Amino acid sequence: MSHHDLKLGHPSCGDCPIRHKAVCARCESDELAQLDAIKYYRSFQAGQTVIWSGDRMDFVASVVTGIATLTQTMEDGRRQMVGLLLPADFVGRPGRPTAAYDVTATTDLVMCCFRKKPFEEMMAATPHIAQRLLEMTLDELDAAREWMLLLGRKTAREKIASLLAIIARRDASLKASASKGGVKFDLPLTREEMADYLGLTLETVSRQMSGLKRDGVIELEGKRHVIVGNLDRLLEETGDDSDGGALV
Amino acid sequence: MSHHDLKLGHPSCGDCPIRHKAVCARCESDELAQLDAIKYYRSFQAGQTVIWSGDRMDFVASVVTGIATLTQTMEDGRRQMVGLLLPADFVGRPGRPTAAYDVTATTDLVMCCFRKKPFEEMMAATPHIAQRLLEMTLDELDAAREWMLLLGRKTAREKIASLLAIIARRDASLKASASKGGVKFDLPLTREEMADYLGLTLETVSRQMSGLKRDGVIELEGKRHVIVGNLDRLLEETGDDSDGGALV
DNA sequence: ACCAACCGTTGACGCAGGTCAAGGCGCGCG
DNA sequence: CGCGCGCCTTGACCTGCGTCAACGGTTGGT
Repeated sequence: MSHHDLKLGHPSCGDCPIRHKAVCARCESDELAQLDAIKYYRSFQAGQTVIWSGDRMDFVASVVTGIATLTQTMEDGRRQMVGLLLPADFVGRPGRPTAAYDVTATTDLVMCCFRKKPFEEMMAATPHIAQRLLEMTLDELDAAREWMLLLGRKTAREKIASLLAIIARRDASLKASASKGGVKFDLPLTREEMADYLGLTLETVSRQMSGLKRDGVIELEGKRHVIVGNLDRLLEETGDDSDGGALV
Repeated sequence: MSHHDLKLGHPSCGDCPIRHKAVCARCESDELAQLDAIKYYRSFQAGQTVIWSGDRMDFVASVVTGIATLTQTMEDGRRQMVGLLLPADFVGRPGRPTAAYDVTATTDLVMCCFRKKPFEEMMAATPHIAQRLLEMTLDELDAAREWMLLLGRKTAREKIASLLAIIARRDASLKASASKGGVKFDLPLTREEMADYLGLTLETVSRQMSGLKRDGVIELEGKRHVIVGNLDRLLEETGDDSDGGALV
């Protein structure tokens, strides 16, 4: 909890990496200027807690770079991750005074925060923001429901494969790296975080990772770097509909 | 699939039971009139399918009375319920052409449907609708995340208790029936539907119901009627924070 | 009246994944 | 350099829940 929670300056929205994907995606330049007036950047080190569930939260924010997680904890310590926040994702709920989940930086993290009160006022006055937020929330709801299927019905191996597939796909689309079939990436999560995400124990995660490696579905370089030789092979292991990426 | 899918007339919004909770909650009377022009009622029998995942869907809708479910199915038949739709809940996603989930009526069901195209146009022009939909979607997202904790981390007994608690609470608040401690209600779901909701098998559901009964947490009258003598006792079994209903 | 379909319960058994425990690797720090 | 610590792996064992199977009650159709 050392105070490495820097408040940074005021980079302009023009060259913001998430300009066209975040809540502000549809804003016109005058609207951006308004947002600019109520925004500030904060950055966090990997492992730092952004906010605890139940704490007063007087901002909402977009993830600019890095990855954060939303987790819920039961009294006896059982933990379940309920959201993985990637760049452009939105944190916080307009109209709610406190945080509903623990928010933690799993990598170094930069967030673009908006003071809540003025943000709420802007939302009421600026349909572009509310529209975009609705769209993003609907996407998150879909993702949450897909995750419910995973948590409720998939086997440990399918869970791991699904998580790897999600990360692989994101990296593939992001970096346009994959030469049809060969994808490599670094896992942004520890085994324990993976376990919390998947509703497993870290031992089971470790065993299943070893299993997928033994069966040639993935290769490992060190603990974190994953090489997927054949993405289709990995997708088969997820238990999902095999149509994978339609040819559209 | 017999054709008991009646299209009903055009009851007025004025005396609609969900008038103040559904997407239209914030609409002024002129806006209601517009909605009225694009709406139609449909009713379904218990057990009927409203729409299959992947089917073209040219309406969105509110549940007026009855209960519907959203479920996802894997190729091999594993099923997970991902949403329970109660009166006032919204079905369908503006901007998406097909249904993402199977929608099924678990009780007799009446829905207020809006033709999708004009509804989308209205949404763009009527902030009241988009605002309300955002609010409802955020609530659903919260519910989905709570459900993720249940699916990922709770034991079978805790899952059953949580489901009963949700239904008990809803009925208690709805009917203001409970004289501090005594709640009774009919389960709107079969054992199999409960299993699909909770990520269990129907046998496990049955056993845990018997277990809760044996331990005096609930009483059963027939298969479906549940009597909760001591709600706090039930809440203890859910594994959730014990603060239950705060004294505010 | 009978039968079939549906829903629910219960028992016996097996296994996937949790639990407990030991140990390995890499890294920063005294 | 050696030590401790965080992260990961692996093994042995245990158990909660799934699977398979039998059976009872209720309802509706012929």
